[in-house]
Amino acid sequence: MGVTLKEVAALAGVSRSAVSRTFTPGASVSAKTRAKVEKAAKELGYSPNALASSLTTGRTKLIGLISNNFHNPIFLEVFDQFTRALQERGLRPLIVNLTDETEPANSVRMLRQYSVDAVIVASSTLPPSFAKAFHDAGVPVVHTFGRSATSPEVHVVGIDNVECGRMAARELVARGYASVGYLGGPVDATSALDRQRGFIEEMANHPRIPVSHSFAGAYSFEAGRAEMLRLLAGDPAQAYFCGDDILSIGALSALADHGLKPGSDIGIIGLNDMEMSRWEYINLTTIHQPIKQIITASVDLVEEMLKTPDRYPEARIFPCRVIERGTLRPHP
Amino acid sequence: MGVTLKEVAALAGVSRSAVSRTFTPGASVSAKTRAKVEKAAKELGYSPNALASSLTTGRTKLIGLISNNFHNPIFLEVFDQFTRALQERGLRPLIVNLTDETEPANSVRMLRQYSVDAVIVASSTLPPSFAKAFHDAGVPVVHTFGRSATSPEVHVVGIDNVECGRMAARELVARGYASVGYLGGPVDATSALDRQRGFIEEMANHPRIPVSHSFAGAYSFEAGRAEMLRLLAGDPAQAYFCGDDILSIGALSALADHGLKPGSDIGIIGLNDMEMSRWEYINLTTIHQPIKQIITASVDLVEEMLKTPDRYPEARIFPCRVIERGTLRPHP
DNA sequence: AAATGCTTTGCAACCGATTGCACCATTTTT
DNA sequence: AAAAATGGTGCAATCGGTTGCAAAGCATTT
Repeated sequence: MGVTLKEVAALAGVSRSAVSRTFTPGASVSAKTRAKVEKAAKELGYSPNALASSLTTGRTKLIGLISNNFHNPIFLEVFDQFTRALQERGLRPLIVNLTDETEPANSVRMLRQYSVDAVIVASSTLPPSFAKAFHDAGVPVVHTFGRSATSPEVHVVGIDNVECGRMAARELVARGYASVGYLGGPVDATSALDRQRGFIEEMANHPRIPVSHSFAGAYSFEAGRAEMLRLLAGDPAQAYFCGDDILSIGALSALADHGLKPGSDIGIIGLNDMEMSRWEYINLTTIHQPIKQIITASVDLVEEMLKTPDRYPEARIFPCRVIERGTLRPHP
Repeated sequence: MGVTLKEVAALAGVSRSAVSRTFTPGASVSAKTRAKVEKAAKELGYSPNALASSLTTGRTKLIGLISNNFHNPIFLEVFDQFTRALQERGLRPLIVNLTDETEPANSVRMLRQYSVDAVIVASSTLPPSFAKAFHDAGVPVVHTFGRSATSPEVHVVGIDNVECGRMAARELVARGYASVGYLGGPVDATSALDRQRGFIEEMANHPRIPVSHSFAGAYSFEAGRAEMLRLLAGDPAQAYFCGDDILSIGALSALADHGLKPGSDIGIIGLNDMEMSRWEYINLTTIHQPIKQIITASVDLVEEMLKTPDRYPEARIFPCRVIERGTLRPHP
């Protein structure tokens, strides 16, 4: 099927080593042989087989990209950024869709079969142990959108979810809501728990304001909508911190069912600031998470780990900020 | 780093061939040696290196998945389905993000370096020549969401876009709109042109109804919104066939700016029926494209091509149907 | 002109697997 | 009991590259 090194060597009248070196940056080849080889290669349409060379070099430039959230539109932005950032650096993403699997063993085995150079776990719902399984298997790993404190063995890039919880609480208090609620993502997701914790911490400073908590089954429109419908059937709070934009949008849809106007009747603040949140229909007040910076930092970290596999693990945490739109009443 | 076949062979006290055969389905190994090998393999945590074996077998089980639309939420559904369908069959997707590139040469070279077994081009905007470049390079290719007629060398899976154009026109006429328009995707996208063609064909049967045409710059919310704003600034038609749901949603947002109620003031019909179109905010009347079936068929076809590379190319076309929601006035 | 040092080149082993072939040990057939 | 068929095993070559090493080429120095 493909043209091989041997054929190029034969045509150019040099040894296979010479051809190999021509395509290896930094190897020692004279200008003369390089010219001969390049001519022959062009003539035959040769390009080196990355997989074969990986056998000896131990590098495939394949990066495992693992995620389990294919229902949150923010992840389309995430995939876009990741695939571009990786290919700009000459790395290739090998996607693993973890939708109905939480056991790392399978993914580890699979990605080791393909000798990926590193793995990016892009999920705020997988436990730290998931990423750690790759570390333990000797595969460099970055947990993007992960929790920073719990697993110091792996690199983490993301935001301070606890601080975001506090920020949301401060915002709701500042706008004078007399009762507030947290509507989080899956109850076993680290992000949902951390955001809740921050929310609770901050609200502890305002003991007169009642606080309620609930969790949606997933970070998805349907789950957010279902949970808000449940809340509305009881005695809802005046404003909610929804753990994520897509949950917020689901919640807004539930409000619409009840004829409630977001902002004035019930306040909603989200987290992520995805493209859709800007849409006029939605116009969601939310906490901006700097996706692009997070992803660039993740890929930077991956690249550095390729050079220094035993790099001391670190957390790269980016600050967030509130984006003012229409689903919270204005400051008094 | 990894455990190799040789080490397993040594521990089990058999030849390397025996180990290899134990992991090759259908190879001839006695129950006794198989047991010894499996015990040793388990003990060492061995799993075969897929890339090394690809050298001799010529199969990597790597499938290139190429797309250029990371701004249309429907593609999150598409990626979800593709990655799952592929991994269910033991194939691994290698993603190529083509956002700012239309020249196939780079992608072809890149994917050949990784010896992908086949390529799926998932795009309704890339020209047929793009997929054909892979065919010419000897790589089996399926063009999902492609145009069926123009490039008989490659397999195509998708819908009949011309027929969808006709269907939309029939629908608008049946509901008694007195002037209609087509608001298509990028003017160089095959899908946009085919849908327009069908629309024109059908409207030719109704010469009294004026028909207008325009094209958005991309299949994206912003492009749909911008184009509809432009139309509203002039003399808009009573109803539009928007070439895609995300364009429709952008258009709906433009209507909202002008205080126009979709359905009664201006009719909108989309195409795709993505998850979001069901949301109460949006409630878009649209033509359902059977994404899941299309993707399953695409992966089926890929799998068949792996067995029979010179398979006679075919087009698998799935019928679409109108989904009644709230953005067209009811039938009289 | 010989000695020295540096760059370039080819040989051959190796990366981790697969596989055609020959050989051997069992069964089965006669 | 001998002959034939069968199934299992290991040897060694191979896939498409890379790389340590030694020899060769060349220019510079003395």
